[in-house]
Amino acid sequence: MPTNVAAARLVLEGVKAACSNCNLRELCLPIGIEPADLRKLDELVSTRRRMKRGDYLYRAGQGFESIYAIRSGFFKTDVLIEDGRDQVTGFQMTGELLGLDGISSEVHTCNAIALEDSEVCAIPFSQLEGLSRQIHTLQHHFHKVMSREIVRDHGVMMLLGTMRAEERLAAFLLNLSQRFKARGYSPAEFNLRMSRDEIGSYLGLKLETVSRAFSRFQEEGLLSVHQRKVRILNTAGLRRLMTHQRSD
Amino acid sequence: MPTNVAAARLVLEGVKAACSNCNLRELCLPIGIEPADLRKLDELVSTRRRMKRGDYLYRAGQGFESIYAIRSGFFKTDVLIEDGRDQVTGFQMTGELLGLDGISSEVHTCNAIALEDSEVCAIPFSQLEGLSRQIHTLQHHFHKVMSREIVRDHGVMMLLGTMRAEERLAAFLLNLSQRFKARGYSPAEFNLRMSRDEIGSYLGLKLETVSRAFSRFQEEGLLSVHQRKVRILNTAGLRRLMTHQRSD
DNA sequence: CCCCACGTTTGATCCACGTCAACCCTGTTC
DNA sequence: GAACAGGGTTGACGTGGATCAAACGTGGGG
Repeated sequence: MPTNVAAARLVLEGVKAACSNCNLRELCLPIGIEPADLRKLDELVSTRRRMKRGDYLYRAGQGFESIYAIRSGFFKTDVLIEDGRDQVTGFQMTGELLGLDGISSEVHTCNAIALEDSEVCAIPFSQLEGLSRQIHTLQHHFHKVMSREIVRDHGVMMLLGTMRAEERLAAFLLNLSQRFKARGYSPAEFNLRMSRDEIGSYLGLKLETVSRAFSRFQEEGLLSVHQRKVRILNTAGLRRLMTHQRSD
Repeated sequence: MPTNVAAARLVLEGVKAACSNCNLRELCLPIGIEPADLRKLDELVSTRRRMKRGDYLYRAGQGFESIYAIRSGFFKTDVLIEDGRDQVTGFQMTGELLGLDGISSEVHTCNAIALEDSEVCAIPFSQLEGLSRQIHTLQHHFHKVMSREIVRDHGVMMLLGTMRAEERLAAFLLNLSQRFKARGYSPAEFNLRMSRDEIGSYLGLKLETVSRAFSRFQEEGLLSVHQRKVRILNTAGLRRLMTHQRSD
């Protein structure tokens, strides 16, 4: 585990939040921002919040004030309706933003829950709007992030609307893999932070179906699974499976 | 292939658009903008584009430059992947914005197709960013619109992930009804602009299933359907059906 | 007016996934 | 180290919606 360079760097960081010396700035909001402007951003992103596994970052119905950048850790967001149904709408990892759903009505519309001990930077939204009126690149980057979220959601709609169980799981794993890779972790071997049930909720499947799909992938030599430890053995095979031709 | 697109561009005639005297400004971007600022917006939203049923407003892969406000008409957006599968990601009507997905990568990620003769206002995006740096309320309103799109997508994910066929159709019809109502049309009686197949694609169902659900609703006296003409007879009943308790 | 094309409806059958239930792991508590 | 809890796996069976197929409008064109 100390093989993990990114994690090791995190531990060396001071407590004071500062985008200017955050090693995530290539992934997070400050992308492409001038050093001078970065200092202004530092003032804005002044509070960090440490959270334990299971803690709620915010809840549906709560007033919206800030968006959050994940400095370390892993989250899920979910929506639930009166009759008890719920749906995991996303899993978020280091460098990603949480809370964008709250802008529309000044109220959070989903729950955000830490799936492991985590740390986030709170970014007061009205101040972010203020600063992005001054800093062109910040404004544009923020718009890109929101748009990317919309595109991502369309991908999930595609998945839920047209794919079968194994295709969904393959797509999910490849997506995770690619995001770990982008953060300097192994794309082939990683620990799932979520339960079979949570994966199922995200993919529109029951946990038994998720479990069976995992077993099947293992039988076919596409990956090995032990509990939440996954090692991808055949990326191409997974990709092929995901894009498998249907009998149209 | 660009026959449609080229044709549509030709129609990009110099019809003078003007938000300030557009009767949609309560629904569209200019919400809550001062008269003085509204004039600046007028300059920005200078080109209208007239489209016929079936025309593409933009295609996946095309470069992104503008977002579009629907002045009149009805659109669908869809994504498709290599293996032939496609998914309708949304239906858009008067006053709604199209093209937000393109911001993230400067390229449109879906197709936008007119489902009836329509007219849109093109809004060059870089200019919109410029103006929203000057006009707070425009900036904030734009952020709200993007956020609302994200919330809407979460609703669709919920629908696709947890609801059964009849619940999905009920949710879909109630949503349409409510949007027609917001535009001053009858919430109880309207014409569907899309085929059973397109509804099915949006709801993650086959057209036969959509058709059967319509028939069932009619048998139960919830609505009457003739072709694409729908009249809702029992809104409460539909709502009850949508939120029906599952055997948990 | 008839014909053709295309979207829609309806019926019969099939199958992927849900449901229910038993059992198994692994980690934790006393 | 026995007992327990919570997640995960596996099997047997049921079912909602897909698939296949046929017939039915409706509207446009000759």
